[in-house]
Amino acid sequence: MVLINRKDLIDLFHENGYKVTPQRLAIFECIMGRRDHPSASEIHSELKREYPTISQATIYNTLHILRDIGAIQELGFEDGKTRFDPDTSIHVNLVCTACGKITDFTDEDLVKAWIGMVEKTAKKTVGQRLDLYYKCTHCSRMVSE
Amino acid sequence: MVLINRKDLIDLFHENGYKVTPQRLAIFECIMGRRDHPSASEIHSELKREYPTISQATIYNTLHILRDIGAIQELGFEDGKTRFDPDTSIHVNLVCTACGKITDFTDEDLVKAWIGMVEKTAKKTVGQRLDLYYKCTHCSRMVSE
DNA sequence: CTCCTTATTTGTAATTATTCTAAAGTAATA
DNA sequence: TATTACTTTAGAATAATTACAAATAAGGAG
Repeated sequence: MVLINRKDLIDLFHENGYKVTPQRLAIFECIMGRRDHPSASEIHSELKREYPTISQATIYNTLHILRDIGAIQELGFEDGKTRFDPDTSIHVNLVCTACGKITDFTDEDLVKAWIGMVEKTAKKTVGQRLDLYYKCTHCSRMVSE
Repeated sequence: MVLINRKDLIDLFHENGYKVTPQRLAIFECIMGRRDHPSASEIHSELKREYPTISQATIYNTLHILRDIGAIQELGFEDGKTRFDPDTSIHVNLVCTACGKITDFTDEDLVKAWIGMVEKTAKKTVGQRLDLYYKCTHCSRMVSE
């Protein structure tokens, strides 16, 4: 699990020539604070309480910057929504195909095999995404009832 | 590499209570025929030559059915587009982050580690997605020039 | 083979996530 | 503190996907 703290984030912004604004910090801390890989609109809804005038454009702009500087991982889904994960390390996203709940999972053997595979491809990696799709116990119950 | 042939697909449709139509077969064969994980609109454009009146709704409807019966894998991306892979086995999608080109890659050790990881999670898997993001040689050249 | 029922296709409108734009605001530097 | 460029904002524009109702066709019964 690789999670960036506030100070490192501020440094990252400066290193990359971006200014530090309260909105940018709040957006990152929103993603860090919740463990559920929120979408842009979920982040917007949550932050409107603290910043009533925060706009969608700021949310999207900041999310793209955070992705570009490697502070978060962006996960596009088939429902058209994109969700954001503050853990940029090699890990598995356990995704319930019914309710959409996402849980992170790390497995050392898999990480080793992944790194080995990357070496075999001889590619300069800029990121990865490992999803496991399943039905969570709650959603399995729903169907069988 | 798990690729379904035409006869198996027809059986799959019948087993799942779906009718077999020329459009459905053509859409599947379009995805099978090209090796580039096309998007819905790319499939639509290609098939309009053979079926000038084919509608977007049919494309989307069929793609969702193909996904539901396990004939294809659906890959949502951050740019809002969804692309379709006729290989539903455990394999890596090598994705160029600049031009979007996708190449499939299979690594036996990684497959073993993945299966082991799935057992550890004790989840009933319904699918998976393994993406490796990189810049292809062509796009790397573009940047350095 | 023909008819009938029902699923499917079609064309278009509606929806929704994301991007664009230009004016107003603010972080960072001197 | 003043300046300047970057950032935020609000709202319009864009583009992928979905919804809908009428027309069409697959597949089973006779």
